[in-house]
Amino acid sequence: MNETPAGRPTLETVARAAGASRATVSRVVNGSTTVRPDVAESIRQAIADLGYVPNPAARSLVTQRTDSIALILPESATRVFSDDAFFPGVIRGVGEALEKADKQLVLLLASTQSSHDRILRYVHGRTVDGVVLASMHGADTLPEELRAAGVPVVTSGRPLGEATVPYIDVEHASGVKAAMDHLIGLGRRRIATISGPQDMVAGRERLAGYLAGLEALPGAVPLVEEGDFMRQSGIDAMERLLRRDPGIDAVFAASDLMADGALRTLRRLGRRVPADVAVIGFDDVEAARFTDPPLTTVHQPIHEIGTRLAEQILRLVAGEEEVEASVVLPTRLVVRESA
Amino acid sequence: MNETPAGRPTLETVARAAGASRATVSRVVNGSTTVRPDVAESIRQAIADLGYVPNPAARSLVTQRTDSIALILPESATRVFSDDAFFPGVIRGVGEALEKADKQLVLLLASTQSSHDRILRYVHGRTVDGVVLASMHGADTLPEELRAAGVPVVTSGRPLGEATVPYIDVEHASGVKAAMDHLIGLGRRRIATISGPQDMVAGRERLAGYLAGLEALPGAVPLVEEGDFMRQSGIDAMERLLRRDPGIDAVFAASDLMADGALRTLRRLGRRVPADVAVIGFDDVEAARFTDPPLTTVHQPIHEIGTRLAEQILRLVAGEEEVEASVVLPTRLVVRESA
DNA sequence: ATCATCCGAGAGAGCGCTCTCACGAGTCGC
DNA sequence: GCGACTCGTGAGAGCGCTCTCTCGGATGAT
Repeated sequence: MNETPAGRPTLETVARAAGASRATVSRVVNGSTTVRPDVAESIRQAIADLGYVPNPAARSLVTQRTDSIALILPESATRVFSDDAFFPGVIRGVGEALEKADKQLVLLLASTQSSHDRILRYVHGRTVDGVVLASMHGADTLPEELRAAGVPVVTSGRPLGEATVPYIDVEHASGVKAAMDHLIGLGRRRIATISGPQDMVAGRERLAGYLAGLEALPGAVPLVEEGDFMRQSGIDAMERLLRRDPGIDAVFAASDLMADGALRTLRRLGRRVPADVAVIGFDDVEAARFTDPPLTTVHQPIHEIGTRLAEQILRLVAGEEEVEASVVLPTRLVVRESA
Repeated sequence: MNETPAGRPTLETVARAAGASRATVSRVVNGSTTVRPDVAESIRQAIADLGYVPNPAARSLVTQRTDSIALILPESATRVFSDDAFFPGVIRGVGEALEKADKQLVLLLASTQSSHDRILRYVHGRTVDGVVLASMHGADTLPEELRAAGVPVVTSGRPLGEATVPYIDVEHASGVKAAMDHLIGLGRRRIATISGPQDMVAGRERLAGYLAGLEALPGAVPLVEEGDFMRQSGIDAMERLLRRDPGIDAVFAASDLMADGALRTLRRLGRRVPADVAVIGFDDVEAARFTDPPLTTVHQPIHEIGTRLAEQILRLVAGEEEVEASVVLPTRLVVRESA
């Protein structure tokens, strides 16, 4: 008398079908080697026949693991999400690495400030084993709160102030320095910059790189206008820059998008690039190859940032002790035609 | 003698602290109204004191719900993920709407074809209550397989062939028709198109719109070069088009990125836009406002596509019967300077 | 005062899984 | 040939929650 298994098959169903115990089936499912080959084989057969798939909720309940990792994009990050290619690139990197490790990616887009509590609640519920945080603003208390909650965290970008959680970042300053050296080597002497927001580490460090680079030019005065990494702010900042000093012969923009904006303003105001004004960006997003002229820029390994974030959080989740407090990836200047 | 609660507080812990039973605490947590106000209050107090957060795994185990929705981006979609602004925009829309409903967004990026099985396994495991699928290619068997697995599914974009699952799409053809009419109204007579891939509905329908629009021009012959929606393909297709017919006075590109590529080729070959050649794109991504000249394009409500996808899947998951088999959102022509 | 009614709250089963522990059978040493 | 091991397997507890069922007590009708 075959009992028709009502819904999805469970371990029990498989066990009965294979004439083994639940424990042994579990062993096979989880790849234990202590099961007699022929028994294992018949269990595998039963699993295939019945189309058995383990119930992750039941498993999580006992293992206290969920095999999923949250990627949190705070409001400040979602703002640039659909324009900038940075976060999509990072997400891809994270997703890819997690897929290899057979972990799930839970995306937490904090669209409003009120999401903050929701995120905390969510993480406290231990629905995820760890958190990758795209922390952007210095004032962000989330990393610390998460750490306090006892959840493994790794952030993208060094936090402002003291770093209390491991992070992945890139060599902002040295990359910018290389750009500045390139500009100076080209004979440029009036080098301005369109900086990023100064409440983000990326904004600050790229500005620091600009200032450091300028020191190679005795007597040169810094010429800074701040943007928000997006295109429109580059357009506007370039206008201000030119108004302040029409004799600018080079500009370093802290993002490719702003560099593109600057290119646009320069063209509109009749400046030739790079003949009159050389332009260098930062990021090396896909679009940088298609600006007019193609953008010389500081390349940062966006995809690798993602894979490294995933790698580190996986190690933390696995309980490894020797996880670096920080990983700083190299940047390099990609010379195209704008400088 | 206070027992120090070892790890996270459970329902039991709260129950003891509040002097109630597990069942009653559960009632309060889940907002049942049949609890005496003072009892409910003391339970709420205990919950706050202990920092109790329900364990979702335990809850899922009994409710058979997970309160999370998967967003699957097949390999073909991840390819354009970091360049095109379409998917990031959709993700934002979906994420936002799901957040409002207090559901989680699980992102499944299928980076390789082998991910197919993994996705199926995952969905079979019922780790998610429903699936939003960015189905792109006609050959994609995933929608059908998911439906067969008994999981609620809604796809972004009408599938090629018979639609077996509900979908959200936009009025491709009529939007393109409006673009064509605009071009013709401008007096253009040699109108070419850079089409999208013909194994995608979006590609096909936009081409159909072009062909339909051309009929208003007696004797006009279609002039089509195919691209893949990305920038480089627009650059290349435009070259081919010009080689085939140097007298082209307008071109409709099936994506903004390809339109931008076309703009680039036209500029390089000394054509003025829109004086010599008018250009219209499709999508109205952020970058369209910043091309040179600013791109006239067919706007599609990217963000709304996302929110609608979320809305529909939530209704399906909730077991509603009267869910539309399709929702087709309007498009409209946004006239800027390129045409 | 008696009984039916109703409402708030507790007891307890059970969701599907993992994992410890115990057990029986075979192997080995002396 | 007997105790000491080893090794594969099964029994059973228990993860934290929901939900049904039951029950005690208060209420209202008669």
